[in-house]
Amino acid sequence: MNLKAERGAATRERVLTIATRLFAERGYDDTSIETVLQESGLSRGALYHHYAGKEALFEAVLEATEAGVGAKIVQAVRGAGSPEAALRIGIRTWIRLAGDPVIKRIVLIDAPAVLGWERWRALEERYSFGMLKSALDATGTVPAAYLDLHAHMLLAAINESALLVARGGDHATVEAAVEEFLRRLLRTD
Amino acid sequence: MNLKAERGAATRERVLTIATRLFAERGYDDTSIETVLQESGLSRGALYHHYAGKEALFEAVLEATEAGVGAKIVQAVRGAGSPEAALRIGIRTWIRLAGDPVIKRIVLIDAPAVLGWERWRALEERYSFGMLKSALDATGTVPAAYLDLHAHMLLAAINESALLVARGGDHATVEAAVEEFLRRLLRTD
DNA sequence: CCTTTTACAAACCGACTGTCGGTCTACGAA
DNA sequence: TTCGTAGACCGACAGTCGGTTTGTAAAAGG
Repeated sequence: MNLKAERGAATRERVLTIATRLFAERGYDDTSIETVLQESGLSRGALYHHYAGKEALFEAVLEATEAGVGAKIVQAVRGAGSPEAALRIGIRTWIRLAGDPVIKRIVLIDAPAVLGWERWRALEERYSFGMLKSALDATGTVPAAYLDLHAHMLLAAINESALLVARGGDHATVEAAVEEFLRRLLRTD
Repeated sequence: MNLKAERGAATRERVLTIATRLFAERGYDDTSIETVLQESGLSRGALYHHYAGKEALFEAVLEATEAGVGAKIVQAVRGAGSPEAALRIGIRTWIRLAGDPVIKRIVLIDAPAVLGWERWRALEERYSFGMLKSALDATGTVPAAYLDLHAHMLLAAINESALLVARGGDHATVEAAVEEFLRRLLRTD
């Protein structure tokens, strides 16, 4: 059981790559399974053998994308001097990554609508939100009672600014504004 | 040109009401035009006479919903003592309104995916965002260079907390957390 | 009174998603 | 080596849905 399993895995990955591109370029609704089949040269039956349906395919794409982003952020943060520094570096990295139309469209725009907010949130918990929350906690500037909520709000604010960059906003200005936003939030007096 | 115009307007409003309910209950994708036709007792031709398509129908629903929300917030804010007070009252009102599943699903979840982020943002500019930005400006606590960006981030943060309330989060806790979030943001020293 | 415009109806079209019976081939046991 | 099984893959088909087109009745307007 090796050649078969490998072939299957290769097929899944091929479909995943193509679907990722299409979902990012046209959005979920305007991407037809038909097109995925054509571009991958696969048959209907084969695709539905590997993925339960269009929604499941999207979820797989989303999962892979989030995992990639998570890995890059972890790498960027590695070796940060302080919790605050880690937070800043992580946020800046995330904003830059979200400038990628693939991430913008799939993760930030379509995901909540396609999966429903509940499932989307559960998935976020395992990736960006989870990381942000622990990083925020480590700074020790947010009361425990508000940690979860403030982490949510901060992530939403960051994602919004990432979308603004992706839309063509000036990189430097946005990052400076986010820095200031963060500075005000973390300040204890 | 009176009897006919009235009939048309009445039909449009009837469809709008039914469509609003369906979009809120099932989401955009899982709401079929077919269902709207059945529940309204209208024919295909009639619906497409009044609305250019499914997306246009959704946009009309969204527009009406946002207008309603805007009016309620304006009313709530009326007579606030200071810019800060107006900001706080407006935000609290918005959070409570967004607890309504209709608003949650239509305005916050589906709208960006259906209309595309650009058009969604343009529409928001005319409603919640526009109001928030001018209210924030009036407090005089945010440098002009960052006003637009901080207004965006703040709105995103507020919307997120509204979603958390809608999901079943504790009302009072969320509102307290938002108050604290806002307090930190507006603090100048 | 006659033309135009408007509201509405119904048949129809093309595209799409998901299903189902079936084929082929690698793999492991006899 | 043989043979049964399971997983990869195929393609036809059914059902649904969004949107179009053609047609009708009646109100509006000159």
